[in-house]
Amino acid sequence: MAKVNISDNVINRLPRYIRYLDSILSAGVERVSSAELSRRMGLTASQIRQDLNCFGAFGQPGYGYKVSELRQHIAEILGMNTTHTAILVGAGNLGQALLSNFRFGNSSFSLIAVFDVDPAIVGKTVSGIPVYHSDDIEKFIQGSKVDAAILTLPGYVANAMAERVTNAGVKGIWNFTNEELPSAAKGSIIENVHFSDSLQVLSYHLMESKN
Amino acid sequence: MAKVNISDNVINRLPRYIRYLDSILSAGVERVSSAELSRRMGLTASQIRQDLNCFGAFGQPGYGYKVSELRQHIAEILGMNTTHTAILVGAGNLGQALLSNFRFGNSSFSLIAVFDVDPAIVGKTVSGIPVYHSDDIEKFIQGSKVDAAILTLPGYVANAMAERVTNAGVKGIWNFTNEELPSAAKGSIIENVHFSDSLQVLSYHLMESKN
DNA sequence: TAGATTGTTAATCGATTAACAATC
DNA sequence: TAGATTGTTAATCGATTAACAATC
Repeated sequence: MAKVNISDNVINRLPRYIRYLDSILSAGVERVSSAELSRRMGLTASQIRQDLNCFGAFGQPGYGYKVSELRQHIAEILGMNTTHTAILVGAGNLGQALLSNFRFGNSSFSLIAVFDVDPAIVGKTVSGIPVYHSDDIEKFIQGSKVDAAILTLPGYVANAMAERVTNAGVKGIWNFTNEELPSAAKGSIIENVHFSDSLQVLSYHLMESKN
Repeated sequence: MAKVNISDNVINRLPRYIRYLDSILSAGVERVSSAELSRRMGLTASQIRQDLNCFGAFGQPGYGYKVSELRQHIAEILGMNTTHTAILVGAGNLGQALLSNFRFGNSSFSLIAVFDVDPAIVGKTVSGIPVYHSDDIEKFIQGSKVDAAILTLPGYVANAMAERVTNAGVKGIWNFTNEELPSAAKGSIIENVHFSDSLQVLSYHLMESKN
């Protein structure tokens, strides 16, 4: 189904479309034109139509797009109607915050296990998910299908862990450490959430605004 | 100092340069060529030279770049040697995780206050930072210079709060909510950390890898 | 039908890559 | 000096924007 060669720019915009469509959907709007969307989102109508037409023709000439239909199409493209299994590695502050804060139920990911090295937490559950010892992670991955690993562990062990989980068969990594993960790069999919990169970019723009 | 019209693509790569330079710096490497950096980072040497030359000529023909010098230049560009003051709004799980987890000491941001509405936490300190009631946020901003606000509060109050802090004089927002912040857009700088966008992109690539 | 808006091709713009003279 | 590698201009490539015939 997936067409080849769709640029990352396009993919990265899809979640924003979802966000806006959800917002006008909850406001009861049934249909929307690319011109109307472009006004709200600060893109050009042309770009929106180009983006969508990478995946198919979802609109009707002279009418526009059915909001709920379009939303459903994009959700499908993003795999939001598929279930991916995931494990979380590192149940420290950040890991626990993610577990209790992030609505995995609204995502396409099902969290099936947590791993940590702290004896005080191994064997318990966090937000209803069982916590196992990190030593057992390969065994677990080989026993259950695990699509993705969420890395919320200290940076200095991130690379080694990325290598371990990908060697054991995990396909994707959601990387919350401020590390590059080059050793895991062999064909695995890495999505980085680099807090400090983002903060440095904010810092740059603050500087710029002062000039 | 800031030259105009430097593309976001370039700015967004700068933190990565910092990361790699730090890594080879701590390995004791003193000099590096654009070719060597390009191999490590998976960019072209041309692109690296183009990126850097947006800001000045930091290298020596026939020699390359002094790692520590180049690192220092980029840090300067990113405002990492300036101090920005920041407040954090919303001391729930995510806010507290950020407070205890993220090394603000390594950043150019100095966190001077936390705001929340929970009486159980107002008046105390979290990670050494005093917590005030959100009602007093305008008063505080007007009394102290506040460059940026970190939003780690529930999504449904994010827009209203963004508007409040920018009206009170805050210039930048580090937005951890999964909300767009259109109402704060009038001239303020917004850096988004949209967890679910990132996860949806990971989901897309996982789908793609299965095709 | 007339008006609106799509899907899609063509034109433009900007970003990346290649090339090379300058120079350490 | 000869070799290496920069800074920078030119060429290429890709992404965005504009235009418009097709069509609901």
